[in-house]
Amino acid sequence: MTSLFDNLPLTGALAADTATAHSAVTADGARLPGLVPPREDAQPEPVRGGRGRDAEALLEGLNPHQRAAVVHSGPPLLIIAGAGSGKTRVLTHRIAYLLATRRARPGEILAITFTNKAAAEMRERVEALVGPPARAMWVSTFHSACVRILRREHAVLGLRSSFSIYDAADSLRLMTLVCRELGLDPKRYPPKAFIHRVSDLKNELVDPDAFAAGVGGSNPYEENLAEAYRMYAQRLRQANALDFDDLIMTTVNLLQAFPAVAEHYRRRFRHVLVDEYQDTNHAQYVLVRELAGVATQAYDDGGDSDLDRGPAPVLPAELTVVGDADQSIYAFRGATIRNILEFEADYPDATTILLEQNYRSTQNILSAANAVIARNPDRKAKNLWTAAGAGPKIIGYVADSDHEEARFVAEEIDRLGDASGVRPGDVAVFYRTNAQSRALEEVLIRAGIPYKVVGGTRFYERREVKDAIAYLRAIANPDDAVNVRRILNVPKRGLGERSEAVIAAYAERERISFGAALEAAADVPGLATRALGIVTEFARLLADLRAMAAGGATPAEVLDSALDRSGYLAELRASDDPQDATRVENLAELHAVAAEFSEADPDGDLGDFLERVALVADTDQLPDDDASGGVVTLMTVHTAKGLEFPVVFVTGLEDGTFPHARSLADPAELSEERRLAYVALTRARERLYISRAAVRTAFGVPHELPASRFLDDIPDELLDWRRAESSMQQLRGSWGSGGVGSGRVRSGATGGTGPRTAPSQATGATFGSATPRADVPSLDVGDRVTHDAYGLGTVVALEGAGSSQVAKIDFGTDGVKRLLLRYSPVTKL
DNA sequence: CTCGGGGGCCTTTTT
DNA sequence: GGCCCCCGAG
Repeated sequence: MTSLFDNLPLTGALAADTATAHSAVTADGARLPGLVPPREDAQPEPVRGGRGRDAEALLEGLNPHQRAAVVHSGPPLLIIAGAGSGKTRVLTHRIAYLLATRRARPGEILAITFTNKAAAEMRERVEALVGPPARAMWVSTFHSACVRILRREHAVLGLRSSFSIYDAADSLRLMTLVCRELGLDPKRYPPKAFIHRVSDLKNELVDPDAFAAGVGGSNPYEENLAEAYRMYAQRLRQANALDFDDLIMTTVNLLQAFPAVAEHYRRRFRHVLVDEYQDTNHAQYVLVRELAGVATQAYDDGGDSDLDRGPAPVLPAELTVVGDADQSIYAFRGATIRNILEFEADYPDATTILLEQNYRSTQNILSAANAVIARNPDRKAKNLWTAAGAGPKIIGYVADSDHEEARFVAEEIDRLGDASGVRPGDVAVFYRTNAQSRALEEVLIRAGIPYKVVGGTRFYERREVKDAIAYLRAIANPDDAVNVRRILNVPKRGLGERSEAVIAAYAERERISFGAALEAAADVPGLATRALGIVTEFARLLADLRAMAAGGATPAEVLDSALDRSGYLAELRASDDPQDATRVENLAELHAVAAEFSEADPDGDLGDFLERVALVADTDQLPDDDASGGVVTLMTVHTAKGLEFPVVFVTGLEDGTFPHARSLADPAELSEERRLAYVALTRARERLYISRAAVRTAFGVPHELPASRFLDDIPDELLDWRRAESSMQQLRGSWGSGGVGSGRVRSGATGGTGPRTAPSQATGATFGSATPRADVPSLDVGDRVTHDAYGLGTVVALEGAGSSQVAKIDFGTDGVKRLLLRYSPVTKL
């Protein structure tokens, strides 16, 4: 699966716009997801042995445990697959084996993966093994599978098939509208917090009524939340829209409320396979049970339907789940590790197979990862081993600043290329938070190393792309209030908040959708004549575009027309803001994506296109292997899950960065950070680098951060410190022992305090919450000082006093800096 | 109604 | 350092 954009060069914006490196990189078309239309169920074709293989050949080269997992038959199967243990191979071979032995027809297989990218890969690999008939399989994410089911069964639920799917930003916007309407103070009741709670509730399958019933009368916060949840759900329904959590929850509701529907899918999917089971949430857990037909309770459909044909019992499907509790890193979005830990309790006759041999990494890398994860309490013991050799030691580096850290990474990539023939495409750089990519990008650009950022500000989250999509959504689904309102005055037509409010109020009163109210603008009281004219014209624009879409125009054509006739494109073109030029490019790329979609699937209509756009994340556009040497991949550790690279840099190993400051207080969250570190380390095949910065700039303010506690857990003998101390530490050390500047470089073998910073008052400090240093140094002009990043300097001027005092300090070659003393790592000499 | 400037807040991580 | 919201002026 290649995208049209795969080989586009970086645009000029990348070089020109370093100040907004995130957006600039996004302008690189190579990051666009290639949209490939869904493969609708094909007629089951007989499975041939594909390439002449017979079933037995599928077992070649597998170890006994893997083999057992592939051939297993009957009771539910739990595969505990350690990092790098070949679980993807096992899963694909298992599916191929089921097909080759005719235990399953392709149409009977439902395989759930974590990302669309993983789904596409799995499909390709199975097809490579057994041939193209495999296309009748359903291989997709939970969300895509649910959308397919919901689109088929929409009528049962009273949904129109054109329903919109709201992403996180859409949902937040809707919640914001709801909270405003309820008159809630956004300070005390932030919509963001509400939407998060609502998401949790939906993951727990708690509907607004049930939640309201459980809220006592004494807690205003919870009461307001209950009210907001109710109205939010109602608004979604009115808009004929589902948010991301609804996709799962509604599907579960569908299966539970309509036994005939459930039975249909149970008859169909005789084999259900779920990858990354440790990251499923409760709703997904229930969904799996429903689909696999292992229900334990009798369902009541209210006795109303003729759908209920008195189901004959359907035998449960064969259920296979694969996962690794040590790699559970999505608790923050509702994933519950219990699902995998309790699998044997949930399915008493389950078989469990452990895959503990690692085929990915060298022993040094594995030992380090094992040492880190071993410190997690309440963990089922598991020890990965490898037959590969020890490999090179892990290389550590302590930089003075985040910028210096980036410089080390860039230099090392360069050096590896010269010395060991490592190609950029072999290298990945990981970090805990997206914001950390900035320093890395700046340095890599300057060093001329080609790179790609995966994640971060996504293409589909860019304002102009969202605007364009909003037009398409508004066209496809007239009731989609959020999106109609988004574009009501975009581009500026002279319709303000007041007009919008009047129309919204009218819609509310007449119990019609916002879109319908636009059509009836003439009847809306209080709408100024001028506004009426504008609204009428806008309504006509939408109506024309809808007619166009209904008349069989392709999504690309509709998009074209919408951007043109709305004047959106003209406004961008007329602007002299260089950012707007990038926006035009992005829209051109969106157009190309739409065109490609139609090319691949001539029957795909606007709704199909929007469905793809809603569900395809940018992370699905991970770098493909390519022969040209590829590019360095930058991404968060979360995004790195499931991937592997010959060379891996894990950066920002500081307490407060990784583990993240927000997790330090909570043991459960700290455990998740540790699992995250485990995931990071185990991505490396041959070479692993770990680094930290003594001073990291967050929110424009430098902070001194101690070494990550995870560094302490890695045995010394696995590590080769290229630089074990910051300049500051070297300086401090030299005061004690004499001998200026002879810092402990490459001193990994010495025992003593090791690489970790001597604990300072900064330990556990949360950056970002304005935590000033307690000891603001009192300085005078002429004082000699030392700064963690800039080194020695002389105070040349002072402004203000006390906690707001700013000093101008001359650092010689580093120049004169203005520093807010309260936040600066400055020490008086 | 739009635009520009100032202030407050922010950052986990994402299907 | 950057984004978003609010406010006041045109």
